[in-house]
Amino acid sequence: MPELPEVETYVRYFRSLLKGRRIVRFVSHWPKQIEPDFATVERAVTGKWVARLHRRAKYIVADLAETRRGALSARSAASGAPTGAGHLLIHLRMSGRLEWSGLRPAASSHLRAALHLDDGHTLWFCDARKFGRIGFTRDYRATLCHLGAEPLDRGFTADRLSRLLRGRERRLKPLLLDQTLVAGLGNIYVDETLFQAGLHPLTRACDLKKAEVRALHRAIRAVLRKAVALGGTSFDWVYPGGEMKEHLRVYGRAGRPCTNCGTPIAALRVGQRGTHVCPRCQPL
DNA sequence: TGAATTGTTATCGT
DNA sequence: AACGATAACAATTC
Repeated sequence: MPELPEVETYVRYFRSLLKGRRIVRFVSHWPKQIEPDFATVERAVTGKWVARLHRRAKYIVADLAETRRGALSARSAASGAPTGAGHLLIHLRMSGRLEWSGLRPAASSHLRAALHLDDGHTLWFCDARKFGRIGFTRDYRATLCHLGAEPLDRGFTADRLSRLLRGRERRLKPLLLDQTLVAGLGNIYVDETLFQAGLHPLTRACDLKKAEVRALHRAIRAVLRKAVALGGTSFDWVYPGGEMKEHLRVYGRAGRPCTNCGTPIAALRVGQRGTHVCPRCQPL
């Protein structure tokens, strides 16, 4: 369940290791995960340099350059401008994981793909459920244009959120999970955000008062920032690091007392998703 | 053994 | 037409 904070943690960790490196070989053990197909991606990335590693929503984006010079130039490092050699995209979906170099991950770690680099190091892509995706695109902005607002960007203001909610009859939970509106939240951080904002997941978006929209906006940013600062939420065999698990208030705490009022946390299903709520702090 | 788990996309109904 | 709800899908773990 890597969501925005976990993906951001990976990007920060791997950025300095990958930047300026040349990809000498690309291997896939499960080609169905490669988009549009293995041969295309292999041809597109082999021999290219990594100019920049960044994140858009839950996607990891590696800007590629044709030359070492291109990878190190200020132009390709500048935010935005797509480099001539296109972009490698990685989405971890449910159970994707990245590991760095050292020994080849054990068979039990579900190794699915590898990016071998010119300095002898390797980026390993592991994924138990094989839902993760690795892709190549000429222009990542076009490929990811369906994604909505980046919640930690400066441009994501309470006004912007208010406009997104205006006239929406949808419940808050499915709405916040919709990546075309706000991009990066998943099941864990939506539940945590709604608790922090004191809002019930079944509340209709259009029913929010101004102050509630502001509270929701503040909660989205506070929860995500805290999770990023703590390196994300560790999740048994899926995501190793991260201290955020010790700070979750509702997710995975069904039946245990609310840290705020002592009422047992309730578990319900909203839009086929496991949902956690404090019935007292988040009244409907 | 089968229920639970996820983000994304396609499809159906209003 | 736009929106919302729902199902299907990828595959594995416990």
